[in-house]
Amino acid sequence: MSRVKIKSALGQEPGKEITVKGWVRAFRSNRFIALNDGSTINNIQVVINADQLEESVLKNISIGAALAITGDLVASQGKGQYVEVIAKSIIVLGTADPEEVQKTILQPKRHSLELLREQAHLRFRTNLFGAIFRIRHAMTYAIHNYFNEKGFYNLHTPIITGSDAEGAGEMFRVTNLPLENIPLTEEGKIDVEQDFFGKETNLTVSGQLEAELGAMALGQVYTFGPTFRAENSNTSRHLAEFWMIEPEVAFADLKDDMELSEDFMKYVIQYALDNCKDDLAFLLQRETNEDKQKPQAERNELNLIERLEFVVSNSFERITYTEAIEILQRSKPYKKKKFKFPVEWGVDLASEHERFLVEKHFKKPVIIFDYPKEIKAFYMRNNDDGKTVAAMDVLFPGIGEIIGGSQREERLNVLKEKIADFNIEEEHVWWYLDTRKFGTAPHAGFGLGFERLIMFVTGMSNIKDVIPFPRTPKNAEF
RNA sequence: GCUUCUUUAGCUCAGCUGGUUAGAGCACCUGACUGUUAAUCAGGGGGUCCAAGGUUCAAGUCCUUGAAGAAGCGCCA
Repeated sequence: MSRVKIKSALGQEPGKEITVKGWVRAFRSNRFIALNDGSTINNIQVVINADQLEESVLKNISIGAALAITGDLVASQGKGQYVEVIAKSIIVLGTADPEEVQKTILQPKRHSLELLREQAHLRFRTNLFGAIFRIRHAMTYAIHNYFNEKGFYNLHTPIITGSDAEGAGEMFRVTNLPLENIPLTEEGKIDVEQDFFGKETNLTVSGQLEAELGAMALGQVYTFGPTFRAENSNTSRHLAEFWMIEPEVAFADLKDDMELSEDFMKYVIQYALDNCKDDLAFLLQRETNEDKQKPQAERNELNLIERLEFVVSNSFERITYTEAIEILQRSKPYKKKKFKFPVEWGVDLASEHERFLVEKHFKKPVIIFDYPKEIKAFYMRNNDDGKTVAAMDVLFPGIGEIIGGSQREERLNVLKEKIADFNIEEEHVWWYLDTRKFGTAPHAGFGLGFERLIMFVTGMSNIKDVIPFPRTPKNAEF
């Protein structure tokens, strides 16, 4: 008999014989097995008659074991569930020694997120991480769906890149030179000509420059792939390896870019609300329980579902960088000298300033645009005021910067000046400049940190808990 | 990279101004249990007190250095 997934079995009317396969989550009273197969957060209850089972089988029904069970789906006599399976046959596919299980996070009790991270290979078996990674999948699907519906093409930009011009951060060097005997030139520098690619190569920090090349022919493209930063960042919002979504649109300006980012975010969050109800309900309950332990001031004003619905149903606030500075300078914390970092035109906004604007002042997602050109990247389009560039950041409550984007500088002469100002050699970006030589046109795009989106949707507060195997400084286990 | 905090049983933690054999709850093991769902009841086992060095008659406890983890900051997505 072929296997029925538990998600499907739980939705069926009682009356027929089925086979389910999964892992034991609980075994109570020598009679009730809670079985989970990952198809849903919900377990199916299997009722057994211990007298009719062989001793060896009964002995091996323990938490963590994998079972195949055939039996009749019936209406449950107990309270917690609508249907249950009365087992006729039980096959133990894989045992799990309780003494060993006890040393792992499979033991049935509450575990700290830190311990779960140390056993990331097993944390999928928990309700929490099952929910998170089902939602992560749903969001991946929603993103491809959104762009496909809007006529974007998914573009696979290289992971190993010879481009070092983006300036988005420290990069991981890619080489197959012998590390114990690195060939040097006469000047004593690394002889990159002997390396695999004959030049210096790194893991990509962004697919944007390549995405622009695609957009300038295909019209609308997006990337969705792994991205690497060798920054020694020790925070709950940074990873050395993360996934980024980067749409790039020809014939679009900054306003179009902001509209795209808002429409996109609302679509994918609505998708989660519509398609991840069980998992979100679990995460909501978890957050509510956690909040009860906290002092009033640290509790969430809106609960998880309310926050998601709030984003979907309210427009994002849009202010210029200049307006943001003015608001901050008129604010109470500024006047009481509560800010650690200076607030004046020309300086980059610190986390404390962004949090004030998003969480205290506007209490909704905020898009800040038209930043001073000195604090932004070379490819961003100069505004006519001579001081700012057409850049925008989307800030989310509890997360901070979730999207960074801009209209790109499409004027060849201006771009060449900017490249010179940033001390980038033209020969390194000759291919990028070519798009400005042959049929240049206004275009814009943004980068979204996928894990930061998942943090917002799940309510998790550490980015290491929304990616299966986090890569961070001093940690590349699994 | 910086600041603060943490590291004691499988897990979460307690362990006072240094003092005899280091404790609790949960988990685990053994037994009981045919309507449980954080199952329950009785009994039992379980420790390199993160590492190295130091102070002291005596260190889980004090000092120094290091490692790992967390929160916050910087860099960003």
